[in-house]
Amino acid sequence: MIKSSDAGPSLRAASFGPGNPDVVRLLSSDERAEISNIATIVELPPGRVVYREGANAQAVFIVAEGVVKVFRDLPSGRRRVMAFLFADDAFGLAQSGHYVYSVQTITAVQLYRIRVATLTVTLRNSGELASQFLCKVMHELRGALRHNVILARRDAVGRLAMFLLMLEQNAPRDDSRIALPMRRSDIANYLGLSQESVSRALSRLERSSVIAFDGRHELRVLDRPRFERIVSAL
Amino acid sequence: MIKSSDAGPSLRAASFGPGNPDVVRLLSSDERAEISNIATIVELPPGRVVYREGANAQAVFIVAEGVVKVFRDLPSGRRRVMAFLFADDAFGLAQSGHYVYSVQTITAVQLYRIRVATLTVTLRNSGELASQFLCKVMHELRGALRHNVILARRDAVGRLAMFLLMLEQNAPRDDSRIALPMRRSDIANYLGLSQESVSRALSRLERSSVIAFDGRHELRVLDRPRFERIVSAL
DNA sequence: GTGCACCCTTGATTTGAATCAATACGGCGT
DNA sequence: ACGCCGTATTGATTCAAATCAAGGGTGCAC
Repeated sequence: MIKSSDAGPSLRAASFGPGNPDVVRLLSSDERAEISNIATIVELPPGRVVYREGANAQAVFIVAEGVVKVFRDLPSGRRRVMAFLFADDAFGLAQSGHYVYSVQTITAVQLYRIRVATLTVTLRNSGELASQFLCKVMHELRGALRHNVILARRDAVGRLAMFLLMLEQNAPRDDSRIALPMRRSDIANYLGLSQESVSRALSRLERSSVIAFDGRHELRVLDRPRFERIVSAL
Repeated sequence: MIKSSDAGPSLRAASFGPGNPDVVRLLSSDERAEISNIATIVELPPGRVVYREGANAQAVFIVAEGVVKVFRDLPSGRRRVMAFLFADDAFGLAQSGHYVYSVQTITAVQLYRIRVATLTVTLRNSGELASQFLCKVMHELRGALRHNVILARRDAVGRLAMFLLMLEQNAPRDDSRIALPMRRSDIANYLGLSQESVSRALSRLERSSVIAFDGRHELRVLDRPRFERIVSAL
């Protein structure tokens, strides 16, 4: 549900100026309206491919609702998951004529779809708007760097803990639970681990009462201090 | 002095529209002149800290000449190197009031220094210029994603090979040599390996005649096909 | 030239995740 | 309720990189 004051797409990011330490939703109502004018809304069920790597890049997307994964399949059959994207995240932008990665929905999603040509013109005409997108891409860059930090850790449990923290921050909920909508294998491909190691790491976290599962795709952190300690045990 | 067509900073990146598959230098002469007006030039010797993580972000930098590393020190004393930057790369942009990472020179460098406040205004006033910076940040995002792919590999030799290929592409030279200006420990911290593993992997590449060293900080690829095969053995 | 500090390489052992393999769970259709 | 299939967990073994530890090289200061 989107309230009218929230109509149109927004972008989650931190601005670079001082005084805005936190992640905020960029774009003024006017800007949202402007983007709305050039966007169409797309609804997709879970597991649907939005586009494939190598396809002509015709549109850029902003997530309104739901979760998608960005990935690439390697010759060996392995798959690298580069990112999970949530509401107010953008994708399809980081290419040059063709999409570099494939994107598939995990949950049911609602997307804003904007033609690249249109967006390009709009951004060139508005330094204000282009600056906001700049912020957003920088935010995604920070996310990728954070992903790097996760990948550079060598302990599976630590990687999992950082991943859970990331989920919590990116897709906050009213109850203090964390949703794990993706499959274990997606998590494994994101963290650079085998599926079995993901399972084992989660089991260990559960057995040591740091987290507790509520079904396979939902959990909560029981022992926050210990959790934080694992996250920052670098 | 400097020919006007070459004056001022430029940015290496791939544009997102079709027809421009390759990495190009963005910014027209006019745009370079405009940036030059708001930039000062800084020269630094090797090993100098440009700024530290957490410091107030007052300026953005563009590398004119030389190599710098972007890194973060962890409580444990470990260090994560997030990136090596070369001519026409920008840094200091991906923050929110404070710098998120530290930056240190590896070789002697020449930098363009631009005050954040000034740049912000300039970008807001020119959608054209902001779009170019958007391209550049997207380029850096792609670089970070590529780094992710490297980190997700589990074999040390494969990571090294990808790293060497990256160096070759980012800092091309007339002779077909690759410069390794950074220390082994920097490479290790970038690749998520121990210093010893980097040494061993390089030794193995040399022993199997895939590469040959010309001193410790310069090498060339002897067996290109085998090299490529190692790189893409994913 | 000598000594020293720092960086790099090499060797022996340990450790933790990948892999191979089998079993358990959960959702869904009938 | 039952059986089925994709997904998830658990166990045994293997393997590669980290770690621990010891030398070797290089450049710089004196």
